Amino acid sequence: MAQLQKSIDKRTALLKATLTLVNNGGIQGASMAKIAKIAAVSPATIYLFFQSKQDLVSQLYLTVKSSFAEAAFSDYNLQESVEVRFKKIWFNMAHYKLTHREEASFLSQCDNTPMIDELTRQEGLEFLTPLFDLWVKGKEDCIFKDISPYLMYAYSIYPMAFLMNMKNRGLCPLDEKTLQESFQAAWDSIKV
Amino acid sequence: MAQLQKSIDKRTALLKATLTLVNNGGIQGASMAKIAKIAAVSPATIYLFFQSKQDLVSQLYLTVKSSFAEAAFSDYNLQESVEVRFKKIWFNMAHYKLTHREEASFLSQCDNTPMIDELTRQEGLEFLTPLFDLWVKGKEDCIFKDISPYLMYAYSIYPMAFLMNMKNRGLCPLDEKTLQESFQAAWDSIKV
DNA sequence: TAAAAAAGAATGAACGTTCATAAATTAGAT
DNA sequence: ATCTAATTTATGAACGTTCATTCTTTTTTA
Repeated sequence: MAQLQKSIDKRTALLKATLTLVNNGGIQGASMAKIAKIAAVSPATIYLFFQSKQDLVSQLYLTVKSSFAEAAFSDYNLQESVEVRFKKIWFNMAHYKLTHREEASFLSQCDNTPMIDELTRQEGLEFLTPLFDLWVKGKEDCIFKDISPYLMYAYSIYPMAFLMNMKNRGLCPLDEKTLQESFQAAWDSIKV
Repeated sequence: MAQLQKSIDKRTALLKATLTLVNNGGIQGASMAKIAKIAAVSPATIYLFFQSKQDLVSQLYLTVKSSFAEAAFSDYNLQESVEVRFKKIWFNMAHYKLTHREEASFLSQCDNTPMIDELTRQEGLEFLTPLFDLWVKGKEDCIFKDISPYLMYAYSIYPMAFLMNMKNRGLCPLDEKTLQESFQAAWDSIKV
């Protein structure tokens, strides 16, 4: 079935084109016409794979979020201590954001756009379940403060997005030293 | 000169209309036609006050950022200790964001839009100079970690935006207890 | 009555989406 | 294998809107 493969390739090309375009002009800057041109298909062809622009963006969101989570938990090992597990996840996330600039920036943009509905966003969050479970465990063990997961996320994960943003604008270097300081700040903010 | 006052009122109405519209539909959702309608003027009239939509949004950005900074430093007193000063600023900011939901959400959106250029953004940042000065002083006194202001901001200020976002979506309450925990996390992340 | 301010209608461009057709592929019959 | 008919897949043009902005005319002010 070479035909099936061609379809998959086209779908992938469309997602990739969207990712690229959103990256240099925002979601509104990624018009269906431009997406089609970059993916080398007709605008009409997009609608053979996606119901609408919103569907296209949502599917891309879930795809990218999934790959982000996969990277975050790539070497996840339930045998290890809470501290080690959190540190691994944190640096995996940082590494992903550093090596997948477009994907990271896209996910950031998705946090604010009305293009992605609450349901899809919820679906995306579920990829991070192991992290939330870890926080629960860490609280039980009195390693983490007894605060809501929203606070945990806001202070230990979310700041990475800001730093990435600054780095991409050429305002703040993210070398190894800065990364270590950043992790320390994240850890200090949630550790008991 | 009642005429001058009328002009000022019209300008204010246009800024206010933009703020409202951006709040329920993003910057792209705030079309010049809608802004004009809400401000009860003709679309053409907008261009008597602003060169373009980008100019309108930029001026609104600077206006709001300025009022945010004014609130943040309202009871600022150089005689007080670094700790007290930081705490005051932090809670002032939190209070502003809680009582000026539209303004806070608008500023959040401005962080990511390409509509506001780097120069304007820089201009907006300068309103926060007293905070940056405080950080320098705090570092000299070994109260704060010796890390870049970007890290300081990312971990002690930026998380508020996330929590506001969650609160506005009805996902995370921001009561007094949560606020105190949040400040503690901010403080722990940057204190030496 | 002259000048300034504001209006509404109009402009061309761009948007997401659809439609009627054309190309490509498949399936069946020879 | 080869031809043909049916079916899928893809297309470019076109649709109706909406956009930011401008032009000409009308209203208001001095």
